[in-house]
Amino acid sequence: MKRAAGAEHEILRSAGLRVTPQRVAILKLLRGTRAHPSPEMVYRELKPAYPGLSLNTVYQTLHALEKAGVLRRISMEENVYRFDANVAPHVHLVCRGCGRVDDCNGDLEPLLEHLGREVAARCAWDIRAQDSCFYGYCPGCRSEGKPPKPREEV
Amino acid sequence: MKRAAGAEHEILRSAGLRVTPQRVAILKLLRGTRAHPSPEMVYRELKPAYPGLSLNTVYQTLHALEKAGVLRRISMEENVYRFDANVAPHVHLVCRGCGRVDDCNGDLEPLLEHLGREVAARCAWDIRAQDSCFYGYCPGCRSEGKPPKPREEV
DNA sequence: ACTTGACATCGTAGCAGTTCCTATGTAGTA
DNA sequence: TACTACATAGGAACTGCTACGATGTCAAGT
Ligand SMILES: [Mn+2]
Ligand SMILES: [Mn+2]
Ligand SMILES: [Zn+2]
Ligand SMILES: [Zn+2]
Repeated sequence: MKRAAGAEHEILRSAGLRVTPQRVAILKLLRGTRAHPSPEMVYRELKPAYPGLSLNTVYQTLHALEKAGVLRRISMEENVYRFDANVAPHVHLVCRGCGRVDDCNGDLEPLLEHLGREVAARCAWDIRAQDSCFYGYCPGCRSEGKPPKPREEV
Repeated sequence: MKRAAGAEHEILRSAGLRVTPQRVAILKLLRGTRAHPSPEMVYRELKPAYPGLSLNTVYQTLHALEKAGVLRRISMEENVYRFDANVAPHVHLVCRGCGRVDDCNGDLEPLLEHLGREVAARCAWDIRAQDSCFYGYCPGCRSEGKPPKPREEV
């Protein structure tokens, strides 16, 4: 293999997108985090190093990268977009206390794919994407004395 | 069993909520539809029969019923709330063409519960709810010549 | 290296969905 | 029937996202 630096450059090029400092920075940030940042979070994170950066550019770049399949957009109860550079099948955990979004570790891909096949077999839809989110309280928020209510919906 | 009429009345009472015409109407609508309506849809649907109805009341009622566990709120790519009186485990299908939200028929509950157990076993979170959405094109939109792209994310 | 055109960025204005505020109204209890 | 805590209506305010137009810049081709 060759250099690791410049990976973002190549990803952008092979997606048919021009390489700009903003896009490289945004993509690098996404590929280097597990926080599933929202557009605002991306903006706040990069603004110090790129004072000229526009929030609008963040939105446009995230859109372009999503359309190219480099990123995926996930939706949750807060009605705020969050982005993920990991486009492989995995489950998301969303904390109702602090809002953090984690990946669920452990190989659940077989289960997710099985579920996908079952759904595709049961409906006449043209399925393009699938999203499994679990809501609750992360270890940090749980220890802060959140009410231990019973299980609700599924 | 007793009467079917007045079911909404009893549901509201046992949820500790006052019974008002607005609440009965909203709950009855939700319990009688499979469209997973948004607050706006509920409002537009009921406004003719209840000219004095306020959109704000729709929001507040939906919130109260969600908090009581009578309704569940589902989130999807459009960043618009949609509500469901069916709080039992089931998969949702979301059309990227027309925006409709369907339930996936066929008993997938065992699979969903299995997935839930696996997730709970793999993380230290206090899980309270779970949501599985599939995105694509419904039969109607599919026949209108949508582009047949390959499968993407999971 | 220079030119050049298509594409990207920026700032701002606009929009839609949701929440906040408060005066008025009403359900449920005694 | 009277009272009070809770619910409603209307509108203002807020938020995240998108549209628009002027300016800037990447990269292909000379
Ligand atoms: Mn993820
Ligand atoms: Mn449903
Ligand atoms: Zn938390
Ligand atoms: Zn459709």
